[in-house]
Amino acid sequence: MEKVEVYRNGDWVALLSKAVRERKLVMIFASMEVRYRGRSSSKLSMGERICIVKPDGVVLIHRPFGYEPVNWQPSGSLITFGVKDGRVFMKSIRKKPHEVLLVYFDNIFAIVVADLVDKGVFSMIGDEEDMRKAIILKPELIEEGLKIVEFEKKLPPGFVDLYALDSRGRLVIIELKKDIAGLDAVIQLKRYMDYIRRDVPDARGILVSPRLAKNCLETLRSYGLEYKRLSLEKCLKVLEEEKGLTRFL
Amino acid sequence: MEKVEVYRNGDWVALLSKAVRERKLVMIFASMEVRYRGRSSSKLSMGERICIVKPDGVVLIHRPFGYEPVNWQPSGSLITFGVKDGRVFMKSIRKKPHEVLLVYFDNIFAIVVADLVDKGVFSMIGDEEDMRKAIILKPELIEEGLKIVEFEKKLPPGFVDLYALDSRGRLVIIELKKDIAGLDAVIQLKRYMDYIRRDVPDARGILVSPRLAKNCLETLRSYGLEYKRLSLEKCLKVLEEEKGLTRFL
DNA sequence: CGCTACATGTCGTCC
DNA sequence: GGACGACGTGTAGCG
Repeated sequence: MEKVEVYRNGDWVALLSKAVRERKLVMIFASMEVRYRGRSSSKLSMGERICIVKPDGVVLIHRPFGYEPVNWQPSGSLITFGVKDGRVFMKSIRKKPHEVLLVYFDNIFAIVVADLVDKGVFSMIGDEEDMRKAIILKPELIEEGLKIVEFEKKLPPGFVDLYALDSRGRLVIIELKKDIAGLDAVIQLKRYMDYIRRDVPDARGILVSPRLAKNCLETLRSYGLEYKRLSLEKCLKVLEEEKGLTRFL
Repeated sequence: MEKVEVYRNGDWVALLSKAVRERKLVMIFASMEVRYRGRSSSKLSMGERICIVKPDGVVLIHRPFGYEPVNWQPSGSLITFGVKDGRVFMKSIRKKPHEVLLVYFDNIFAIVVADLVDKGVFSMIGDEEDMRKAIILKPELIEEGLKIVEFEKKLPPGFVDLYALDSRGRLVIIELKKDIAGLDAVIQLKRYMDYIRRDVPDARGILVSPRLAKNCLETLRSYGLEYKRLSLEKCLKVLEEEKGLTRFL
């Protein structure tokens, strides 16, 4: 039994059913027609594509171009194969929301069945979470004398990223963006502030991000809010230093 | 020359370089290690996966589970192959933002090279656009006496889905959601209203969607905004009827 | 399971 | 090229 098996002909339905039942990774190189019905409806006329079926029920139809699958079904979908009017088809059903994906194969060039084992560990550095961690470790990244009081705090208008007190004891609300902050971020912060300033009129609101979209600074200022530039790299460096420290402890 | 060619051994770098240069679709079944550096950074330790390279420069690394590629590079990335320390590697570079994807192959089980032609037409029915079309055709879907004045109108805070006048001549701003409308939708509408009510204090704001998330109705009301339930199906029916009509004309 | 916010989101579209 | 919003967004985290 090879890691990767290739079939150029055979009883397709039997072959595919067996491969899926045995939880193999299946790739079908073929000309096909695709229909989807569920949250919306779509139709893709005949063309040569790849249909990928993963052991966990994921289905991906990839055209020979583009990043996104043109049609798909997420993990957990129920997959069956059959023949109708002399054509092999695949049906994949998702329970909730109820969605059906139908693939009609016309000319199957090859089917590749693989049995891959992947226990690799994926780790990512540099998301908003890391930015928050760095600021909690070293609030001076924002300004001297800042003390973080709480984070991810739920308020009626939504979640506040960081809740702090400045050197003069004033409440500070911090909204983080790991990327360019746009109007949406400004407005998000303003909403928190509108709510908080009813009780704490002198509360400060600071938007923190590597960059601010054009015209946003004026809007921010007009709302009586502040901006603090902070790059992801600087945050990562702080985390790295901290790691270095803890290694000593 | 077959549609789909399979290689089990050979000069991998030469083979891969040629296939990519000739704008073929390439799939590499192998154990690999992946590193990404750009907007964030990630590391994926050794494991068996598929690396897909499309003719347009798209790169997708798919694990044997999950809907999403664990690592990727979008269309237009520059792809090269090489050997380092006896291991074949692939480097894919995106210009802006600058991002680098590095794949180190350990054990290559098979490489599949395909030359797919896909001129199929993809069409979708039942998106927000269809909802808007239906309401423009039949404003009674929202309420009697409504007249649509404009759609997709640009305002400083963003785009307004529909701009209308009610039976009493008051300005009505309509925000559409094809799915459950959540807090974000409520806030989006409020943003427009804050802007518009400065000039037209009695303007009405209506959020239209098949369903509203819990607790959102109160928030909506507190902002002096309204809600109108409207299903996608009803909209599609209206469009279908209209199509029937135009067929007669 | 519903709700919320993030994402290397990607993608179209308008300016 | 930047800004903005939709997407069958998917996914993780929390109640």
